[in-house]
Amino acid sequence: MSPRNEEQNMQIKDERREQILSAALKVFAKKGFAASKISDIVAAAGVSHGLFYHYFKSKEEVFYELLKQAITSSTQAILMVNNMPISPLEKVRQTAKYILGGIESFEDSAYYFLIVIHAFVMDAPAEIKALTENPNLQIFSKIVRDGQQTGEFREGDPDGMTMTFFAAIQGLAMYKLALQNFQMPDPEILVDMLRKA
Amino acid sequence: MSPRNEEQNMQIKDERREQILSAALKVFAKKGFAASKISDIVAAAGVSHGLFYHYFKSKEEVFYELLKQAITSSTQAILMVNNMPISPLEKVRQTAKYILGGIESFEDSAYYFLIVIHAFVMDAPAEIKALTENPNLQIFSKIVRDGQQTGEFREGDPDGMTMTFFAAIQGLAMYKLALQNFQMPDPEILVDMLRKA
DNA sequence: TTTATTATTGACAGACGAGTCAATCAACGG
DNA sequence: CCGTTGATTGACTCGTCTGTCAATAATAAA
Repeated sequence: MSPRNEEQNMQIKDERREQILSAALKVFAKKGFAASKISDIVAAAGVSHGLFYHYFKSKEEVFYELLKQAITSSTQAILMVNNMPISPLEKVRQTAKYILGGIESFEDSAYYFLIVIHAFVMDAPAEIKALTENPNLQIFSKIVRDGQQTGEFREGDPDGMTMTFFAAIQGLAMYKLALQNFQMPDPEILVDMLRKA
Repeated sequence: MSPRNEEQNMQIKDERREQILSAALKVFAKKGFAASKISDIVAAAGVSHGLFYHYFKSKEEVFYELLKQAITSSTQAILMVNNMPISPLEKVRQTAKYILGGIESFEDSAYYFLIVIHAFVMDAPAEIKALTENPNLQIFSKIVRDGQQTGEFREGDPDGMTMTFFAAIQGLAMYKLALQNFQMPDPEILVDMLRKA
């Protein structure tokens, strides 16, 4: 009855989707949403123009999808660090090392940070802006409060401190992808933003 | 001979140019270069489509112009602080207070920072990238080295520390314009990135 | 080998936006 | 009040990009 069995079709579908998403991640990160053409993405993915629309409804849908991936993957990373049996200071240190290391080695995380940046500066509908208000910040904010209680961290608004921490990381990710030969700084600099003097 | 005298024409010319540039600054900051339409800019400026091209050669030219303004104005600010007869630590503190204050109060500086961000993530020709490698960083890097010699600042690569400092500021400017009700943090957080523990 | 089903292609339509240009308006010197 | 000059306008052109669609290729079951 069926020419290819369902399982095989699923596998092809997943592969192609992944192929297109991976190419789109790099293109969007480099050029931003508006400047990225479908032709750029399909060329990078090595598929035809029509196939893009076979797997995705629109350019927007792909961007949303990548943005969601960016949020969830970074949330998982934070959760992992947060569940370690270590002090708040050490949690922050591990977070900084982990993220900066990922960006330094040009893993996908570097591109994901750029996607988030583009989403931020995109004049997007509220739907997208809502995605950027991820739970990471709340988890991290809690870590900061804990660190303030143990006396490891400086006084001040935990949310503001959290935002500044991630602002620095996003800025560094931007530099990394924009400037060739940019070397990521010592993660300890970020730790010291929060540490008590 | 001349219907309007030269002086008056010059004045009108300057006014219109300024009007268009000011509108373009906000539009570019909010939407980025590619997503900004001429119709957005002229609507914000309250002039006609044709007049835009009477005063500027292209959309690109306006963006370049704004980017150059962003660089020169920030360079002047840094130079001003650098010439004060104060310690390196205090120079950094003044810089942080000055910049964060400007962004907080939604002066043009906030929008200029966004322009620089867009230039960074724009996949622009080398010509533009070159503009973003401004002398600010060298001046600030010198301040950091001085502070390391006096023992006020932590050890480490001065350039990396400088980049991280400005990365944080650019990230914060991004948050400020993207998120309503975002309040800028205490500038002292930025100072502590550099200060010796 | 045939057939059914789905992946895959590229030509096409429709929309939209940058930049042009001929026409109009405004203002001042004469 | 007239004429000249330059500011100002908006309709138009032309290229490009997104999304559609009918046709083709591939593959595994029958």
